[in-house]
Amino acid sequence: MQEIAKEYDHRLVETKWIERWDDSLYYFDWKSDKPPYIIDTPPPYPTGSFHIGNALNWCYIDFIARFKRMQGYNVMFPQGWDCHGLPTEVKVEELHGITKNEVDREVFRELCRKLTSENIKKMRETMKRLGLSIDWSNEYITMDPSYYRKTQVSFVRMYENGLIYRDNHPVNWCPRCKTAIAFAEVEYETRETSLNYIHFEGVDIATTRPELIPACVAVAVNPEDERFRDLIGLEVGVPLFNYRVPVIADDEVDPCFGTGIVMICTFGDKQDVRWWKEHGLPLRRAIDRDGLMTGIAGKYAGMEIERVRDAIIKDLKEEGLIYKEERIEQNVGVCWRCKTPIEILSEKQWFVRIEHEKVLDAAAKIRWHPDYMMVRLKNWVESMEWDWCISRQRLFGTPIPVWYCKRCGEVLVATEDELPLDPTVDAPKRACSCGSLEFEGEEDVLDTWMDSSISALAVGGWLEDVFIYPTQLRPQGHDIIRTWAFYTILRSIALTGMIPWEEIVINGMVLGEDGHKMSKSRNNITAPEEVMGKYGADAFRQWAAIGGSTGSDIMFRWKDIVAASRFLQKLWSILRFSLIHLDKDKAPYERPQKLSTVDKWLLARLNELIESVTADMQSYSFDEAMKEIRSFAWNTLADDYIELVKSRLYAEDSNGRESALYTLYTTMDTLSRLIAPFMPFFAEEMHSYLNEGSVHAREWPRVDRDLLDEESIEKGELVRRIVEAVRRYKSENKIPLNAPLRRVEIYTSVDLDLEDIKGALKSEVELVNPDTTLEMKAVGIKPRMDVIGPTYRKEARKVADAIERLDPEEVERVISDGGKVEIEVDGKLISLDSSSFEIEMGFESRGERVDILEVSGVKIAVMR
RNA sequence: GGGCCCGUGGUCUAGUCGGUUAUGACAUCGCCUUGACACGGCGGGGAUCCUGAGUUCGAAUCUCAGCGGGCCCA
Repeated sequence: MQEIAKEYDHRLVETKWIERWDDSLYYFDWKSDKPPYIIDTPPPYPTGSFHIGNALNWCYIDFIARFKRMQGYNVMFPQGWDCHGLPTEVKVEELHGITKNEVDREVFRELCRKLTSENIKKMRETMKRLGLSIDWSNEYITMDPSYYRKTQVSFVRMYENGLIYRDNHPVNWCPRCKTAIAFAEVEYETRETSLNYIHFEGVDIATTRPELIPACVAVAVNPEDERFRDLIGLEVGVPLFNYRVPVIADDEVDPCFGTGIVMICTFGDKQDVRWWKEHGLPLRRAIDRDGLMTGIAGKYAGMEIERVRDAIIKDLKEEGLIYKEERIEQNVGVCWRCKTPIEILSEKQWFVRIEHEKVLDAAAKIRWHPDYMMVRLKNWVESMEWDWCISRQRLFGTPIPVWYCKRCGEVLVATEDELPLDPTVDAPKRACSCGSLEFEGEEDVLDTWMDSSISALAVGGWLEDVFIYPTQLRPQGHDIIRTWAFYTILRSIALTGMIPWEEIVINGMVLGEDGHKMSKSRNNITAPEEVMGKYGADAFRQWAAIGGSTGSDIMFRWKDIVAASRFLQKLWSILRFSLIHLDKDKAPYERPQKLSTVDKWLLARLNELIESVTADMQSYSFDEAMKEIRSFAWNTLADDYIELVKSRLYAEDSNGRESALYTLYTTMDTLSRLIAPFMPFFAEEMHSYLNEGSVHAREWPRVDRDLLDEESIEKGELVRRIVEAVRRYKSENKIPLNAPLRRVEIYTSVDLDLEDIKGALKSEVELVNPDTTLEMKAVGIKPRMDVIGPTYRKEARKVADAIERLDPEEVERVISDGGKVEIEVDGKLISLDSSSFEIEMGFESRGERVDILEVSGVKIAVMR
């Protein structure tokens, strides 16, 4: 007998195991014979705090990792850090009160690296506190040379295969950040703006961007538009700038918008780019990299966009060229980081070629959970019109390993053996084909997705001695399907011709208690640390599992956390009870020759649980798995089984006791393993009282088909339901639950073992042949007020009282003989038929009054 | 404007390739301090399965339309 505290102290238990656990238990074995199970963990951006959305994602990963490990896989749950990016640059500028151009490039980068390292350290703490079984021997940090060498190699190889090129091409440009950005970095906001109706020479157009008039290269009309059919092919004059542009026809022009004639400039929006390409229009570059007007804008040259807008509108008005203005709502593309409206500029940049079909083919070979998530990727890929711009005009990023010859301008791309390198520091070890040895290093760096989109390759051991590929699983949120999932598939196909992962499991976003996605601006954030501090990691993890089905957005709710912590207390009480009877030193308990009915029933239920939880884990239905475990432990084990076998467990030295001990031990040991993926701390604590070693090194329970027999389930279920029915009977009749009944008779031919029923009911219980007929007898008579009331009005009360005074047996005899019952009220005789009352029938057994209950077609007679 | 998802007791949620009495949690009401648990036990009440039409012997589930919400994108 092992005494344990009455209350479960999550703080004590979780702290203890964090200290004791040996991380090497979770190391991937590169030389193992076991089947590999490699997880391509998302590398988070090191902001310094591991938020609840990450935590949900990582809980899912940990459930899978622990489950697969127990199932005998060689599991790798690595951890990466996606370091590069603008937020860190901005933060460093803020912290040190500098701008990046004020200090030396290398000094600035060092500050970024330092901040990143500090942030990683903080986030690791939260991850450890959560009880994640991360393989820290396979951690990667994208800013480390060992990692960005791989990024650079991937660049070189894709360049050599013609999949990366440098060209003039329209790019999304943030004038504030002064860098090109990818579509994935463009956000859209609805803003109000004015639509200006302007007289061009010959036509009237409407535009929201009058500042782009100097970039106008054509005007367009819809070919179906009768009003302008004759204009097509002619030239019209551009106001203020005095040059002429053609009128072209295109189906995409909406005749209902503005005047039905639109101005095409290079570039106002994406549609301009399409028209520009399609119609082979010239390029007029009116805005430069700094967001200032170029020489082409004449007297407006050097002015900022907003100011030139006002100036042009003013000048047009003075000349009477604006004849109407309308306020309209417009969706404006803005920089995801600083919310500045983006411009589309034609820039010489580096691009990755997008091969739509190859990406889609690969995506179709991956198993998606839930499956409809693939549709999101498909729609995204199909809507992509431009290649992926991968150069960024930033400092903290993986250097693009390229030089330009100062004499002839030729591009010299580094060779793999030169990597890693920074072309602004390192010079090439060879001459240009023109013979020159003087080069200028590329100053731009790579988009950070170039780093993180080779995560699958990196964790699989690409460019190392052992390369295991594809990986088995990518777990990630649905918000980054169009970025991380897409880029990873693209790169994996480009670099290896293989898919990056066999399966992808998608998690939803975490919503705050107000039902909206958690965000700083909504002020509805809850930090995982706060939850774990109050209720522990095991409670937090249960919320993650049970909050909703995988893939759907789930709401954070404190009451779910409280419910989870109550479950821990319940399990603890069950353990506490078990330990009164079980002894670790006597384990393993032998299975006795004969198991009692209720024991066989519990073991069958346990095996059903193993079967369904295993299936749930395999289909990522963590919510279902947790619910089944909770329901089993709380209802089946605690409320039903333990109550049924208590008397046997306390009885001394009987076969029945041995059978119960074996059953209880087996169940508790199995349960500790089933909860291990979800509640690693509690599971370990529980296991430590039952068995040697770590529960996380145990095997996942297997279904024992011999114990899954229908007969045991039916018999046990009958016992359970009989006890339940008698309890309900007591409750309904206000009899205290522990008060004994004089006798309980069960009318069945099923050979039931009565010991547990007797123990649970604390009453004499007998089996009776079901053919025995019970004597029926009228025991009560109840007036029907709905009939008596309308008939006798004021006298109804008296009539009712008189009916109740009648002898039920007498009434029953009269009525069944077809007669009427006579009563006397205030001296008057009243004769009643059977519609005025109900006769209650009761039963008698051996001359004693009994109540009859029925479960599953079996009658139970109860004698009070 | 497009795509995807969702709409189930007071609240949140499971179930959705058609089939008895619709799952669970929290809340609520009544009874009970029964040899581990009052953070507990036993029992109860509570649902137009968003609306309408269609398919069908049968619809929460399939189809169409509408209304409402969310996410991603243009």
